[in-house]
Amino acid sequence: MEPTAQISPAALSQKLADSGLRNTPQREVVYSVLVGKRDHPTADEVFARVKADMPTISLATVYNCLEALVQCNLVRQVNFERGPTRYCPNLHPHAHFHDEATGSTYDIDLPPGLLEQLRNQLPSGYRASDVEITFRGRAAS
Amino acid sequence: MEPTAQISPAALSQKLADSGLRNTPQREVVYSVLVGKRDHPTADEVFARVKADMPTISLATVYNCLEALVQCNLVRQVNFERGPTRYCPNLHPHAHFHDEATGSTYDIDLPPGLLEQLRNQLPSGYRASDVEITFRGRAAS
DNA sequence: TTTATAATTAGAATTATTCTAATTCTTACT
DNA sequence: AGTAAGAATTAGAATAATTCTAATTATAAA
Repeated sequence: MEPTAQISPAALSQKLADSGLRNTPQREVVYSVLVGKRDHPTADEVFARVKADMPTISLATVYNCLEALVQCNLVRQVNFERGPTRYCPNLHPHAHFHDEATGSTYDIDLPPGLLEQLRNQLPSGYRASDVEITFRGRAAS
Repeated sequence: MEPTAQISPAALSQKLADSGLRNTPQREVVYSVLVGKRDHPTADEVFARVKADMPTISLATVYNCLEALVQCNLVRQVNFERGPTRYCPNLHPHAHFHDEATGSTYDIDLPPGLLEQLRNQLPSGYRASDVEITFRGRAAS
């Protein structure tokens, strides 16, 4: 899988500003951790990774940073059943495959027409800002 | 929307038995509550409704009954973001539309080919036992 | 500079859910 | 029918992820 391009700190600041939010060192580190290893980590896992660079950061701040990044559309939240929320910096249209055997999550690229086709199933007057597609099953080893 | 046909107590028992589970009065009531008002209630909401018929039931039992019904494929779990799990007795292939304004959930019928088409996006070797499609947005009033 | 607002921090609180241990029901033998 | 074994139920305790609170620190604007 080709990596998601990491945007520059300036672009990050701009994106945050567009949503009325400030950039901070914590937000930069959280973002770079997400882009650095795109395995859909939980907030706790992000916390653990960020502490390597920034040992004084708090879990509450990690939650706050993740929320800020979600707000400004640089990161997507992913949920599987009752599990903890996971965070995904891949902004291309894609689905998620959740491997029940290993717990791993894989991005599944979608052809551009497909989301549109799905939206067309909605009754008139229903406007979807977001479509989430989740597969659950097993991946070949 | 046409109601989901409620299966008979005997059929319910059979379905449960197929999964190695017993039928009980509690499971029958929980199932009939779900089918009676198919608005995707949470476990707490099911608990409240069931208590009208069976005041002595406990919340733990409601959770147990819901799990049993999910196990034997009579009920599907639905999750939105971080909210509590909701339960849906509609077994036709369908997606969910979550109205951000009201919090309501609507079933969206899907043409049969669409799920197949989605599965075809998976790399070879990925076998999906389940596909979940969730729209988020606003419905016309 | 001062002032106002935003972000961070540590820890408490909340919420949905699961677990535990005791009891009650069923089922299936004898 | 009587009993043993395994399910299911119950109440309440425990857990896990997340959110909230209040105090402090940082940043930006006037």
